[in-house]
Amino acid sequence: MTSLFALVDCNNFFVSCERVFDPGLEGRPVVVLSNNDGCVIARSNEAKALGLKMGQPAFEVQDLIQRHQVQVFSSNYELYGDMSARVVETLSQFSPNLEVYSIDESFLDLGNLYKTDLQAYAKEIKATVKQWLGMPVAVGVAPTKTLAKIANRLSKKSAKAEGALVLTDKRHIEEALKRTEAGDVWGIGRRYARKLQGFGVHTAWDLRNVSDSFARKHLTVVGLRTVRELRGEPCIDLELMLQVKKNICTSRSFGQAITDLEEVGEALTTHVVRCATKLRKQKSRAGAMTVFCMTSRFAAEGEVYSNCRTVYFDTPTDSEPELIRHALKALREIYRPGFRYRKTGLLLLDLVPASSVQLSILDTVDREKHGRLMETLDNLRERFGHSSVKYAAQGTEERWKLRQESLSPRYTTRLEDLIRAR
DNA sequence: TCTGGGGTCCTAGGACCC
DNA sequence: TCTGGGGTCCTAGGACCC
Repeated sequence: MTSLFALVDCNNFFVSCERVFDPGLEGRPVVVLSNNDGCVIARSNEAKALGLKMGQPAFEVQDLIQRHQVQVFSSNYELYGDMSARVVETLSQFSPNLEVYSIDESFLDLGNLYKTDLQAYAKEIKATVKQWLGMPVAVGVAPTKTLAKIANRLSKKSAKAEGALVLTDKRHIEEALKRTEAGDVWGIGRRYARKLQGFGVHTAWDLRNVSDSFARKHLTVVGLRTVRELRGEPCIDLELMLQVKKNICTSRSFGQAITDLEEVGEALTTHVVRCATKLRKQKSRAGAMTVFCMTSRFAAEGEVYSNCRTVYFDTPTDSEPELIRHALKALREIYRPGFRYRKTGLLLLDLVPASSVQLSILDTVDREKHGRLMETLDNLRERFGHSSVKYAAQGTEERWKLRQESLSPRYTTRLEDLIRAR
């Protein structure tokens, strides 16, 4: 074997972030809710044991939460994002080649470390992150990313592995695949799992043994790669560079239903600002924008409405005044009075590098002036916070604001939220 | 009453061209 | 009467991920 990957993922990441700063939560059931305190999106092991499910609506589990005194938190992405960056920094000690796969997972290229004691190395990674940051992680090591995912998963289930499992031995891999359901393989979702069931493919081992043509036919080329990875053939490379996004989306549900066009527009304007900020951060400009607004999907029949409108720009842009103007115009076109809106947002599409924008002779915008304005705003917001400078169109009442009833302090990024010791 | 948000990739099929 | 064949581009929809 020539390749070797480690997948390091943080256990119950959002819950663990809360616990780092409030050790009293150790050993107790804890959950973190999605934006707007809508669904359960992270659970401590104790909360899992109570039967709280991932993605379950919070109101459905109110009783359970009260009865067992489950500690509840609103999402605190400022805290989680910062903790995530610290974990990545710590992990980069262990390999020069690292892919940040998600907020709580990284792949490490262990390239030619076959000669080292991998088990000891995996344990050392785990111990270091725990010691430096108080963050519990699990480590899976294997010759492909897909197998590393499986190793990681099993490391949490096996008492013997204690959160660090190496899968390089052929017989160990076979055993691991036989103990893993096909639907738990990375890249096999609910739909494919059900389809595979119909063909008698139940375990990861069954999936490993299907023919290439079967995989290609029923799971597309993506699934074929997965099957090959299960056999130990690396097909999915490490992505070292932060990928430039091809689309950028910003949307939020409202804390309460909104009926007024003006107010929906205020929320949308705020989303445009956030989205355009992300756009400029990766030095892109957008050639098009889709604006949408909708009621709750769960509203009664006749009260459900959802629509979108796409606008194409003559010249790709990153200018907020321009984007806001187009967004509000599109919103006016799709807004229908009489509905109780729950959500609005936008996608920026057809992104191109800012450096390669072709100027149009029909252009009526003073791009240089807008550019200087955007730079100034970015600097101000960076320094004084995101809402330090606002457009009049964003309004001041913010009745649409998220519900966040149980937000913890931003311990690591706000001076006023620093933890106090006596 | 209350149900998250942000992405990627692939394929099939239609439009269009010569 | 007999109504081609091959290629590209675009989009909507479906699948997946965290």
